[in-house]
Amino acid sequence: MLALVDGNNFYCSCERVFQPRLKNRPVVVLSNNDGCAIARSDEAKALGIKMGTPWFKIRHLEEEAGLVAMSANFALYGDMSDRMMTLAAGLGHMQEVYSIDESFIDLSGIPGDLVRRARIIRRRIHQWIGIPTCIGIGPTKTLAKLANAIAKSAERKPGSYPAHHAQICHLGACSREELGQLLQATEVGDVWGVGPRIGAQLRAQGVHTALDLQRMNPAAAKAGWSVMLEKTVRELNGVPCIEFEDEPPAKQQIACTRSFGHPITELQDLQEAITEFACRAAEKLRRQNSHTVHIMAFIRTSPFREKDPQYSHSASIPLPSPTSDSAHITQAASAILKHIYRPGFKYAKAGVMLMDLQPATRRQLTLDLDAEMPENRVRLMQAMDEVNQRFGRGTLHLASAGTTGRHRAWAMKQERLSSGFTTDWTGLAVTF
DNA sequence: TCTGGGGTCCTAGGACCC
DNA sequence: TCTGGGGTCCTAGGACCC
Repeated sequence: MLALVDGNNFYCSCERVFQPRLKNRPVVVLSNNDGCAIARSDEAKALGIKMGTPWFKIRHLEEEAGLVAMSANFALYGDMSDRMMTLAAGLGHMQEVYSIDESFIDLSGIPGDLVRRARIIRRRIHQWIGIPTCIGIGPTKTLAKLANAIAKSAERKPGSYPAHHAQICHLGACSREELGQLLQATEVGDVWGVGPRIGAQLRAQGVHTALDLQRMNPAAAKAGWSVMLEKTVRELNGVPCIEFEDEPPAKQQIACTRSFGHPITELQDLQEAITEFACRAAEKLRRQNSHTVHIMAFIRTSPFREKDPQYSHSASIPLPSPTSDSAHITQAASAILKHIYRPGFKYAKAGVMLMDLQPATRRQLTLDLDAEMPENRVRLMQAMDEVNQRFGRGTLHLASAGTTGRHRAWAMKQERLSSGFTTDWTGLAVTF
């Protein structure tokens, strides 16, 4: 048996922990650049605000409905997530952290009443961290996901499902009949793994509910769609097909991409942005102890500014040898930028991607008489990471990322950022 | 004026090999 | 008249997830 512990409206809930004035009010958290809504409180959902709605389209609700918008504070959410995950892990003996606000817990062999156990953990997370959660339990990941969705719906929309499933729903404890009824009350598009595209195709074939999908022939699911959907059908029938991943596998690619706070036109500004993205990506790369051998960079104008001339281009180059050195990676990204840059456009976004990652322990020997001592470079990067870890991001950086004093034309817009309540001494909450 | 960022997996088709 | 069969690897694009 598996559980899925999931924070409700996670980013909004994190903001509410330290700003009680936000309770019982419609709240949204905005993406980078205060672009669009990426998290909504129940009250905001009730106003009809959809995931991903641009802020300028709902801004009028500030006045009209008391809507509060916050800039995304990912440092805070990451820290709150760590705390929540630690407590959630107590539910069973293995945990898979699936996203910033969700983790699967392996409950196999856990004796006693699982619902009671889940209730204790849920209460503890709420009491110690302040984050409300829902817990879904089922024999497969897909069913645990579904149970979680039912637990949330039953809480938020009374009448959608039987009230006793609110907050905690254990599908493994349901009778066959009851499971059938719950599946029938669930739209096929709400099943994990069924997106808008496949959902529409399924409905066109008369498959409207999770129950219809459960009863589908797995072979037909594979023939008509893919092995993915076949697995989903089997999982709905209680046959585990998606593995539990105790520890996260190393990433196969690492990206750092950003939209700019304002459109920029100059090569030097792009150069600074690309340098910063390359360095951040390199940092992530070193954190997972990998090397990259292939670098891609892109720049683009905004597709939403339809009247502006549009330009979007990317290129990639292989590196002479695997590396995680910020300077080498930046050099390559910078060379790509010079190659693809065209003057006369208003650039809105750029990014760097590191591909073909491999373990840093695999070493390719080359005969390069001009090469610097590689151990020295490794030590330099370690020192840089340690300094930045201790004194804050950007304390040590490459000069091409821009020097202090020079205006960062491409800086992100964050007009409604909350403090680093748990991540920064100067951001501690002092009064409530 | 104003529209996010970061991932994974699968599939089909082409190139290439013997 | 009649021109094989089987396999791998790579890539681009599509779909999904949060």
